[in-house]
Amino acid sequence: MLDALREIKRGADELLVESELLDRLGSGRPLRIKAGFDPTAPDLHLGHTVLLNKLRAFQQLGHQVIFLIGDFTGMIGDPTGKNATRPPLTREAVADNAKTYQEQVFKILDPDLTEVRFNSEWMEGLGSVGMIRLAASHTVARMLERDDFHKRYHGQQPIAIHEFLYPLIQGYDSVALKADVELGGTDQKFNLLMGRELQKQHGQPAQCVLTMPLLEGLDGVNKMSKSLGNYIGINEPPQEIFGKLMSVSDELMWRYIQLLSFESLQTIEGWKQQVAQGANPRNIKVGFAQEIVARFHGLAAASQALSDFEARFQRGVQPEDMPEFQLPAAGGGLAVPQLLKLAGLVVSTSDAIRQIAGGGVKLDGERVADKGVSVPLGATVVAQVGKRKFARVTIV
RNA sequence: GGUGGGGUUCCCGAGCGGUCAAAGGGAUCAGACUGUAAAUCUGACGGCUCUGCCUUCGAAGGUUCGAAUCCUUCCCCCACCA
Repeated sequence: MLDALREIKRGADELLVESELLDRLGSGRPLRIKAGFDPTAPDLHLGHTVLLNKLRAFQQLGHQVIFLIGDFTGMIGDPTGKNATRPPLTREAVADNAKTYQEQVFKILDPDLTEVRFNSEWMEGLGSVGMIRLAASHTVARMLERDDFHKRYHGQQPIAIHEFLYPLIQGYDSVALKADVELGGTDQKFNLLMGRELQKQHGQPAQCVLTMPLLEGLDGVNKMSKSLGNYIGINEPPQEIFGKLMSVSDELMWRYIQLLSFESLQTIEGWKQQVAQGANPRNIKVGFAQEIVARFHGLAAASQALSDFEARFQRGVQPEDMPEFQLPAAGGGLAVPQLLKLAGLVVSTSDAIRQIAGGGVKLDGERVADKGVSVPLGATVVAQVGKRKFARVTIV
């Protein structure tokens, strides 16, 4: 049981209340583990998987995971962490997103041990009387304790009344599902605790709350998010996932391993010791990157990604797969800056000219020294910008 | 509603009639060094048919040979007061 607790607490930010969880684990029955998902981000990245991994850990310990899709709340828009009111999603968009979501999460979760639920199931039946009763269960003052509401309120920014309903509904979901434990990001703490309150009011034992840290993105500073462009998407090609993981800094690597690897805590501790004794952290990183690629693309893809990577960056071999273009000649040939722009390797011809001047452009492996170079009609060349951007271009 | 201060290139932030595509920092990109790590160093960092041309300094007008800089109107933010 203590082993189970240790596994549950691995990488977690906070567990409330530990003694209560121990009691429940001691009961021997499978616990109901709830995690809610806003159907707004159909493309999952590794940051999202931190929570999913934890759910998986619960499954492996024999517990029942409830994957709750907030289709009803999605129509409100979660105010968490926002300093502005979010536009609500349409019913259709919510349904579409929810579907894409499910397709992706079962790369991590065991479908047989996962109960997928939608909170519209009980929320639509609640009715306006029920909703008002729910709203009556909490005070404005307590709502305003929540950090982001507090800031917005004192920062003279609007808070629409319906935004107060979000935490209440999320809490009520726990009542409806009789959750034993609810998981969420650290930013969800307030909402998770709301579940405890409401369960008590409904005569249920209060759920335990487990918060998971937000995974930093590739920059190591901001949390991983698509809009910041510092993410690794689980649907990205194996080579991309591998390459991006290899570019993670050594310090950040340990954080990624802690939150993303399925290796045992002992194994990870062993790695740290190896590095402390002088082993090259790169080798650990390779192993970890393979684990992650294998998780989403299979073992074969993982070893392929590694050999591609080594060929490309250690031996300088051009990749097999690259985008191909047929570009029209202009007066007997095509000037390199145009070519790079049309092939999408640079954002503008000005950028292309700068890259050439900076020595970052190669054609068939040969550095281009002069922006006036052009590729003749009929020729096929491999154009390269920097270390990772390639395209095969034929001039027609 | 009142008073004061602002809106500058991805972000922060200088500039306050010409020498401004606009200092400095951050982010980013490329080069060197490496383990496609970090750190460090170098360069670039609005667009184009690129020794030149075009578009940018909240928006629209105006003054001027010339405006990010001055004037008018409008929009939006922030602080304090109510």
